[in-house]
Amino acid sequence: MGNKRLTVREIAKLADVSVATVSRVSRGTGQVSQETRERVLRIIEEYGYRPSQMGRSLAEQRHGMVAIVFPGLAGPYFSELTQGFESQAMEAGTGVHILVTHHRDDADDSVLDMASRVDGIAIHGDTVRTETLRRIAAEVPVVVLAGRPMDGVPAVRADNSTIGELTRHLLVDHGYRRLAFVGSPDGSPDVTDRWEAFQAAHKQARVPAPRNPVRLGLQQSDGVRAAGELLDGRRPPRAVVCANDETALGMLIGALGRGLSVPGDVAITGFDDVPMASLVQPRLTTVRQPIRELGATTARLLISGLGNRGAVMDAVLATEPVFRESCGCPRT
Amino acid sequence: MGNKRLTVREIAKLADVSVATVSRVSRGTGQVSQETRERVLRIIEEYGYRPSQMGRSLAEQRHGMVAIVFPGLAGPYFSELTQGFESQAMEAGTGVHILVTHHRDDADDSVLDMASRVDGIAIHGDTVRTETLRRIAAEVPVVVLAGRPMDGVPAVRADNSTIGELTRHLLVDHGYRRLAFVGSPDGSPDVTDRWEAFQAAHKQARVPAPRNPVRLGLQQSDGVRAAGELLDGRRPPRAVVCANDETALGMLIGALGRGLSVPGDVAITGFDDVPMASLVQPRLTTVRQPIRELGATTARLLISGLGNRGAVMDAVLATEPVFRESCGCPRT
DNA sequence: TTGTACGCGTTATCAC
DNA sequence: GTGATAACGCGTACAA
Repeated sequence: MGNKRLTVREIAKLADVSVATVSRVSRGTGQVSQETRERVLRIIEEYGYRPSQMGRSLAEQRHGMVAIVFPGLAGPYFSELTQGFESQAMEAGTGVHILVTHHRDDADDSVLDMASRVDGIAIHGDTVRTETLRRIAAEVPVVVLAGRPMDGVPAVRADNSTIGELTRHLLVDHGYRRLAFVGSPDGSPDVTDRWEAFQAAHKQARVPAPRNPVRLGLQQSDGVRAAGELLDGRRPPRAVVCANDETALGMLIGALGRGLSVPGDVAITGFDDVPMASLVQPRLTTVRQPIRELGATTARLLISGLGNRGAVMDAVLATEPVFRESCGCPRT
Repeated sequence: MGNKRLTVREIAKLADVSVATVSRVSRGTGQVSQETRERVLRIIEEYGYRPSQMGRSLAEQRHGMVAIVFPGLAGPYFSELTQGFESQAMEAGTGVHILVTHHRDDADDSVLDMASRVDGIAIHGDTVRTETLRRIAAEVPVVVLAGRPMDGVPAVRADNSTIGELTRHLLVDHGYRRLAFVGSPDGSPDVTDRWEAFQAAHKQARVPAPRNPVRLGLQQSDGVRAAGELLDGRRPPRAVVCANDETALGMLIGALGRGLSVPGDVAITGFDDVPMASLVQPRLTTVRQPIRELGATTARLLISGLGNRGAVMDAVLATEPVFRESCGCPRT
């Protein structure tokens, strides 16, 4: 194992042909006689020759590879997003490089390094600073995923305003007062949008909104922690609007674990409509977001945009509220 | 944006020096006069020059990049694993390429393609077929992560036998009969080991083990489904040993959602000890696995082993049972 | 200290 | 149908 790989030249010598012919055979391009082709193919097979990617990309001036940058990858959200992205990349014969920043300090360097290894980069939310985004965009095509377009960098995102409908539903249809919002607006553009839609809905319903959101992460464990913060206080909220389903699920688990009734004592809503949302008891009222399609659209935009610039600059995908029982609606 | 990037030659011309000097400056290697260095540095800065990775790796005969291959990335497990892996890779100045197969048919091709883009590959469980693993190992150094060593390919894994202790605890200490196991042994080596340890513990306690495991995936939603299969039947199990925490959590949610008492009606155990395990009510009895260390060890072995072969062949990391309340133990 | 020239592995353009 | 040979961008002996 670990044998040094053979090069075109060596294969050419072994098959007694020129490197050009080996290349033609291995790429299946150009004209090669039946006999020669078979001979070369046999040698290639025998020695397990595979053209070096670095040699190839140097010659072709492309990597056949795009990258997608995430802040982290816990939860089903990123998994779905990746699958949507990869499905389209694959269709275009392009590889996908996943880069996770984990909110590290040197994340920007990693992303800049990526820029010289791929033909295009999709960057999620605000994983990198604006300044870095600009520098990267100067080197390779970039698409912002789940964030706002900027300086000629196109974006693909979901319509977050629908969480306003959910909020209105809680305030008006159910008549709840004292709502809480769980999520850090400074953490991601998506959460910023959702927090703003939450506030806007309050304004429209002429109900005072809470001054601050419960600033926590987007994982289930954060939802459980939020339950601790909100439900153990002396004036617990009547309903909790969570920035995503994971925190809503954590919140639900925390509430039930305290012996509270959901939605009787506290109503809970989420965002995403992940599989678990319809599997828990009570089922989760949420906003359905086409996560997979979000990834797919991003990949298409990125890959097609590699050549022609100035197409779509801001693709906003539609979302829809899904009313189940965790908000207080009867089971249908 | 999208400006074609400058090459060493162009920078050299602009700074009025040779390409060698530019290279020396940008790499910080060799001897360059203070004055020249500053001049070149200024030009590099001004034009935002960054050496092309493909040119560099072609010249250096290395990529400065290793890959880690996963079957999927839902749940906190892969997130932790990745962070451990990346922390070590980073320390060695190596980039990390994450490849997710999603159990696709053409996954093996993707992995083979990776082989010519990186200096080494860590492959999780059995994401690829044995035959493919062999071919890859013939091209680049490979380490199996959470699987068995094979044909000179080293492995890093956790001690799965501890789930036997947990099973014994349920059978002997608590005296439970009719246990069920949730997880697909054919899905991954880890689950195979755990299923076998589960069976072995039964044998040792002279209690008949169930003939078959509940063959489902490793996500929370699978746990909820397992709850449906097991708890709605006419002879529900007294205790359920789940292959990981995610399914155990799903199981717990499913049980509680049915109005059952845990551990009163049914005891539940997991594997991993993820953060949620100690946050739910009742807290989850499980096996603690050093996930992050698993990733870190793999990276170290892979990167150090790039040069010297024949070091560690099978690193088995210790695990420990964590008894909480979901198995029936009193809260301590 | 600096510059020239070659090699890395591949593809593509010409001649033949 | 096939073979030389020139790119591609960089690092680095070797020469100056």
